[in-house]
Amino acid sequence: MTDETKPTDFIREAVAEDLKTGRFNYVRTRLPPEPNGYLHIGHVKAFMIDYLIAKENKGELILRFDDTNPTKEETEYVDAIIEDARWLGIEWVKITYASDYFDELYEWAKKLVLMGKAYVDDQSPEEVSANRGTFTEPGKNSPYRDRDVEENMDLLERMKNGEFPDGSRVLRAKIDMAHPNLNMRDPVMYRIIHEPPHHRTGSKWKIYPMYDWAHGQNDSMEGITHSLCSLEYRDHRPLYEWFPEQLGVFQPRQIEFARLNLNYTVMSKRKLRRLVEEGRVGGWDDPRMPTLRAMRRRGYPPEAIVEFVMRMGISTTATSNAGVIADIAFLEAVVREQLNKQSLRRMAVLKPLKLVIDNYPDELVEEMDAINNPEDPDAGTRKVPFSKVLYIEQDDFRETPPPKYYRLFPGNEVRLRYAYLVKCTHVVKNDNDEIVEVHATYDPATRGGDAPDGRKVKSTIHWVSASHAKEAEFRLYDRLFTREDPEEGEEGFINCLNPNSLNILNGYVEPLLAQTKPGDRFQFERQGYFCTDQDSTDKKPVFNLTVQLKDTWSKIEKKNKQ
RNA sequence: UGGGGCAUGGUGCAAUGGCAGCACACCGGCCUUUGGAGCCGUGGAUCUUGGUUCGAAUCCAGGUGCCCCAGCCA
Repeated sequence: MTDETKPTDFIREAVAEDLKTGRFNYVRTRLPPEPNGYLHIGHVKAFMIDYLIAKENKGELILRFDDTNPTKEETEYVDAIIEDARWLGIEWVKITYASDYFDELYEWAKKLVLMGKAYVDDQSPEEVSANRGTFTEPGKNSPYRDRDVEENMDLLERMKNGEFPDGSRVLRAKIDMAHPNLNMRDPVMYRIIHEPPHHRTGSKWKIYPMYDWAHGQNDSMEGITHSLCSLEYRDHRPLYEWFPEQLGVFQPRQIEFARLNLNYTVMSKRKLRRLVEEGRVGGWDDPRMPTLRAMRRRGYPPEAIVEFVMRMGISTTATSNAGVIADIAFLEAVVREQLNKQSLRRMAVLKPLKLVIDNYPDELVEEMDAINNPEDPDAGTRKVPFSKVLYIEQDDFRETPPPKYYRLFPGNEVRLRYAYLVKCTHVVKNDNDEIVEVHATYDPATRGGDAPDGRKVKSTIHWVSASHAKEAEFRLYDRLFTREDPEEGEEGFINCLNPNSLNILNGYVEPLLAQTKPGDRFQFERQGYFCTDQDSTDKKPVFNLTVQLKDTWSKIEKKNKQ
């Protein structure tokens, strides 16, 4: 990365400043996912920021699972998160768990109790809530707030030992019940949870730390210098700083930034889960989902996702509850940009229409040379069989052409890519007046696609040889929702599901594609980028549409209709 | 309503007191054996009012709008 393209933003500036002033003499960041769901595109921003800030400063990144609540977390998600993060290319020096520090954290809590800075509160959850006050009214001190240290120590120990039922008591920091920032009104540090067992510590613990207590202290214990998080934690920063101050331990710096979201999709775990559970999509890896596993299956290259997120930039813009909302069109543009450079070109006919070259010899088969990737000469060429009966795309023929239509129609000559110039002579229809065959004649002198007399055609169309082609299934995806902001309203997102978000087509691909394996990516010429799906069989490969090629004709057509 | 945060073309991000720029989208053109890619170009923005200043997107004051916080979630 050159100096000119070196990204700069308020976080990188802050980190550089900290190094310069000596506040820190190294950089260590942490990635703190809670293992309670699959990673989606929104997570990538935080992941990349943490990773790159560390990397750019020759520092370290620690992947630390924030597993402080056994009622929500599962090992299954730990594995999935690691897999997805690796796929993105993120590297860490070690994997840790908040639960690794439960013992030490408990010692620190006792220290706070001994200092008179924390107390066991016997109020019910309802009472705690009622006494917290409101935005405009201060809270009320708990009647148990001034318990003496011995009693607090005893009660805390017994909480830990499981002597009390869930919800009966909590450990709270003693700060200020009248504080204008609600997070400072004696925040809960530990709550009692007997069941279920924790995914790592089993039944050892009956009390579990809250986020505010665990996260910041874990940062401190791990020597994290910069704890980068999303905007909604801004109000927690005073508390984040209060604990280490009291404890006299290493003080990391928290910096907040705006989260990333995409339009035309939903990102909340609960809503995504509903889509899966109600069968609106095929699963968490359905290519229409915004999860990383779905994007992987759809064929998005990880580099493109990373590039997209980086180009979006970092800011503190807070104009929606979802953070910054990126236009899906921008993501697609970046994906196209990557794929254009990398993808092997192939020919595939999604909606077949038979084209018969009447003056082509019945039994002749010619091997045509086709370029694998015009953007990459090293990709070489391949042979594609050509014969008398072909399939072309239904969209590439019109009996009566609209204005500006350059493709095949009676009397018009077009080029069959890498093959010949052909001129349409007539069509054959069935009893329902539907076109079943298009007939044409070819010019034998134009083999390869160029006319010796120098005449030009306005269009080149793709094709496959009917007797050589391989049958294939194509899954065409469109945005999952019809509205830019489907999150609006509780039921709203279900009501604006796009009924055409999946369109399955059966057609043909050139014979070379018989050997494709899941994960292979191609550009099907003039159509889009596709990725071989895991549902493929030897008999019939399945291709997912990653993203369409830009389609100027469809714009013209749309305008024609207006 | 108390506290915290944010306002720059349609969207996202720059400009750190000195000509408001970049990307995507949109529109027009060139080129093309992908109506792809590439290339060229047009239009369009500093929330508002006042102040400081030779000069303000930037600094100050007021206003307006939007986002977050009243979990024993993270």
